[in-house]
Amino acid sequence: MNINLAARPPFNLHSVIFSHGWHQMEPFRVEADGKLFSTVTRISNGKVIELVIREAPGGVDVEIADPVTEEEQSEIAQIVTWMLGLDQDFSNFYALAREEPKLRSAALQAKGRILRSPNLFDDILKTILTTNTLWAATKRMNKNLIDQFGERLPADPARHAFPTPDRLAETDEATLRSATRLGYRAPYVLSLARRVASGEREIESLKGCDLPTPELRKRLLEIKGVGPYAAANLLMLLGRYDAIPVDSWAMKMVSNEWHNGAPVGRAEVDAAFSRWGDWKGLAYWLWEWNR
DNA sequence: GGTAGACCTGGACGC
DNA sequence: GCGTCCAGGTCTACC
Repeated sequence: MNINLAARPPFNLHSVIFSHGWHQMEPFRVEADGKLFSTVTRISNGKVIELVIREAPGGVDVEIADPVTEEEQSEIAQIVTWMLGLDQDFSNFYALAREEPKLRSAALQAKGRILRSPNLFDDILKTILTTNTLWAATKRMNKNLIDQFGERLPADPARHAFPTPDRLAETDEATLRSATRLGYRAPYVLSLARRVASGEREIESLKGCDLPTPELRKRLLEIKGVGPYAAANLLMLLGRYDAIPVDSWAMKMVSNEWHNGAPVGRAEVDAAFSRWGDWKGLAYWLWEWNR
């Protein structure tokens, strides 16, 4: 079964997939040098499916191995549209970026869309896994989480969907720590999963909400394990580009670019991109740094 | 509001 | 092979 989805032009699947490190995190999988992209997800009726995505004229083709109902097709279309930001409009950003040599390639290659997971829950957990650790450990924790708690893809039991809040809520902290090596992050992950599973906390509606960015940031900061860096990262994933996810790498890059290697802090990183206003997070993200 | 110390893992390094 | 040090954000307690 194939579903064709249109994207707001300009669109480049390769630029979305490689927009950040998420493509290296299971259940995402990239093949054929970025021409083929797939993920495994669990849709609302409980069915676990693989979505194989290819660029097509005007958008993407989504291939699903099994027959799907009209209702399922509609849900899959929504999931893929969200994951790839097919409906996002970057024309204002590109108009500015064309005037900046360090961002010109962003406009030429239709960069700007940032790869998202099917659910915001998944992206919050993955973001927590990126904090205070090395990338290799983040990938390992994510893989452990999926292997231990993700539902299997019936056609290929080696592949799993990202764990649902319900499934994670069933476990306990000690099991989570030992099975996934999450360390001190385990209680944060468990707390969020339990609150979402119980209905105490609703997070998926934040995806399309029209809250002002400061209020949305406040909501994200209420989640244990989400601090300033993680909140800014999540705001980018939510399509809000007026915050910079300042981490140690950002400070190092800004130091090299504008301060001759002298130590800098959050304020200097913000100041470096302040002229980009509502697009400063994206300008930072796509900047071609002096190495 | 700002700061210090603890949290936890795994890689790098020295012995 | 073992022990030690360090990097990486966030939380909590304290001022």
